[in-house]
Amino acid sequence: MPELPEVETVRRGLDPVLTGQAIARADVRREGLRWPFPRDLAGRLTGAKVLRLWRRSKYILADLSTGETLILHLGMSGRILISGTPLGKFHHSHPAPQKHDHVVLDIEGGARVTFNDARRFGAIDLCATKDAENHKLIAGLGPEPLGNTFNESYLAEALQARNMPIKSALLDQKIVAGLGNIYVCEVLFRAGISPKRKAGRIAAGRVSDLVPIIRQVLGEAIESGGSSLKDYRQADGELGYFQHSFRVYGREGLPCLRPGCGGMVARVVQSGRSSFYCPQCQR
DNA sequence: ATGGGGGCCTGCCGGC
DNA sequence: TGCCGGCAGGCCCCCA
Repeated sequence: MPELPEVETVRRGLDPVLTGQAIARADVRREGLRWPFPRDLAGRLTGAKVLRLWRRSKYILADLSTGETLILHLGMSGRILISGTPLGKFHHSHPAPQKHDHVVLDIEGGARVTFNDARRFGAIDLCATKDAENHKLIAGLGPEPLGNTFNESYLAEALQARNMPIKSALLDQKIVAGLGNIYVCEVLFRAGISPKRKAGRIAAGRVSDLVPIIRQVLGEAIESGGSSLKDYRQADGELGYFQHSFRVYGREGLPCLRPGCGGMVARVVQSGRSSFYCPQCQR
């Protein structure tokens, strides 16, 4: 489920629990998720202190005192549960293990971080910290949408002459890293651009508008604590509420929310993913 | 090189 | 109640 705002929210919640702390014990309960786990994952985590917790696109990375970096991806259904912290519901106690709890980290001082992933599209890997940016999963990513290198001229160049629909282009992590199905729908709605329009066929001014709109949608979603991640929220005591701010996503058959539009939200399937949009005001 | 589709997994929900 | 199809916030890989 997680796109950039959800991953960033998870990272922020995890930061005070992990940064500066050592992993006392790692319980690795299966061989892998989408790919096999790296050799001796538990052994390489045990005793390591987390020096820095950062995010690149939808990946969470933990630089360790061992010189290695833990790379984490939540896939579609990955969730992180924090327990045993004063903030949590279960102060200094842990809930019973759940189905699909795959990796459990016991942190020095009593906190516990549990990685749960029903569909197992998630990923965990380790690499040398100095090579993290060049890791196979990271190296090909496009610019961070909230960073400086993502700007109007970059996006114009990236979309120029592209024959694919703008929906697919914005989902392409090589073009911009971190958007997923929900936020692309929301961005295109705010921009008034049809998801079916060819990326290379968007007027320059509208391409330029996309940049601040992308920043705005992601920024608002992060401020709202993302759109879901129930388990994590429960433990942390807070709720993500951006789902209440969706203007088109999931609104098939309902009236368009653009003032005065009067259209009705439609759903089309593009390369296997649902696109929600208003055919009346998104062109 | 580009763009599209299949496939990986489990869970949930609605209809019959 | 059970079964079945469709759907789900991702992304690699293969094919034309």
